[in-house]
Amino acid sequence: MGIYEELVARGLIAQVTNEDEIRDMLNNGKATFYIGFDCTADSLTAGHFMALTLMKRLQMAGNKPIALIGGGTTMIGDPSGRTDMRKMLTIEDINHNAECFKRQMERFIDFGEGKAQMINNADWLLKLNYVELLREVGACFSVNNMLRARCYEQRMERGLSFLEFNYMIMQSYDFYYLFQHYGCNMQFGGDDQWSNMLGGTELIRKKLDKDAHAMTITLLTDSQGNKMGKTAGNAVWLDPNKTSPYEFYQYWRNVGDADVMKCIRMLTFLPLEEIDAMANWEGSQLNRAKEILAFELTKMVHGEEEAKKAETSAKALFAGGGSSEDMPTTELTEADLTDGAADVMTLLVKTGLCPSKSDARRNIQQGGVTANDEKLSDIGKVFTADELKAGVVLKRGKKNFNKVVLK
RNA sequence: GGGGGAAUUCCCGAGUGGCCAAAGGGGACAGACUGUAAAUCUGCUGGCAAUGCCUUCGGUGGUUCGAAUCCACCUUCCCCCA
Repeated sequence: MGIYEELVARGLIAQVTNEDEIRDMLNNGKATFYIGFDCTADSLTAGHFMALTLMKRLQMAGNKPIALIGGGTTMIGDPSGRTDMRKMLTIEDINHNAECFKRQMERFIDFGEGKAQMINNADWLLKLNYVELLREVGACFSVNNMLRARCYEQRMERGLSFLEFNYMIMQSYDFYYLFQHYGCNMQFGGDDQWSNMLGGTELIRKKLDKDAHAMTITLLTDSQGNKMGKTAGNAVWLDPNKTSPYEFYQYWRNVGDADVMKCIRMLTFLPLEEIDAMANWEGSQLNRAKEILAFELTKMVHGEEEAKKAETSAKALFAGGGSSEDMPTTELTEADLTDGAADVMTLLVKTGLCPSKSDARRNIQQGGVTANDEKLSDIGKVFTADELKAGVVLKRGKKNFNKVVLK
């Protein structure tokens, strides 16, 4: 089985420009492909993760990846699939973000000599001359067609600025540029990028009369059709300072039953036979599959050691019993005490378990808070210095906990 | 350039002088049920030294005993005409 067939079997491929040619190129290691990453934040997210794994899979099959950092395109902002205009970022922010991306990517992709490249499109986009570009490239685009593109659809109602309208042209130009200067013959991206990517292949055809290819990756959505990789509207980051390995592990440990196998298939590197063997698991047996998923992904992103820690913490906490050493801990000093003691509500806020005392009160009143596994009902509960020295494990809800220790 | 409309709490959206910390829905959070799942049901959803006080209805001023609500100016967005 070639790599292309494997991608199909994993359900990773959404759309392709020419299946036969792409299959041939990928299976025989003839592809030099790029995936663009716009640096809109200072860390990659779980959403980017799938693109990174795809790069890795194809690299392992002998193809050459180009990670294109969107230092230039981020200046414009991709309107695809968005209802609002993105916040404009400063050059400093973009450069900072690009640096962060770079460091994270190096964990996944081997950028060794001749194996892969990382390029920033700021290198050519920022130098473009407006009139020249209009004549050279602008003439190849039909506004009528662009307006029909699915990626602008949602913006037709709320308004689309001319700035953002040009995003497609910039992305197309990238492909055109990489095709000529880096021998890049293929572009991959999320399925929401399809129209932008076709813009590139069209441009190459019109300007150079050559064929280039595009392929999109299935968007990872849950059974409800929501994009995965977000909790409460916040992204799940790959940066351990923004999303701790434990939180990262928990995110995947908690995916819905209907989504586990899909995630394992699409995101992990487990052999397909192994995955197929799990395919008929059901009910509570799926918990095992979720553990595998969470462990595998955490291992890839944060390393095996962190993955093990996260797993142990999780087991200690949920399977009951002992407190784990890796439990998030808040250290107090005498200065944090009032009259040699501390009350729960203050502690809940200090540990970050609750955003405010009002919220802390609510949680206690609703029976959602335990201290050392005992349910609290008194909002005025006070812990003495001795109790705190021994350590108090506070828990809000089922999944949020923190150990408070007085030094 | 001319004319019309809009901005409300995390989001959508009601409210058009006091009864408004602001309906309803969504989401989030907590509880029950479970398998750290889903569905369902219940509670809850600005803050605090808490039968009260403070901050919040795009911004700044003003009218008024009292303003999310009225007036003026400003900002941003949308629609129609050019």
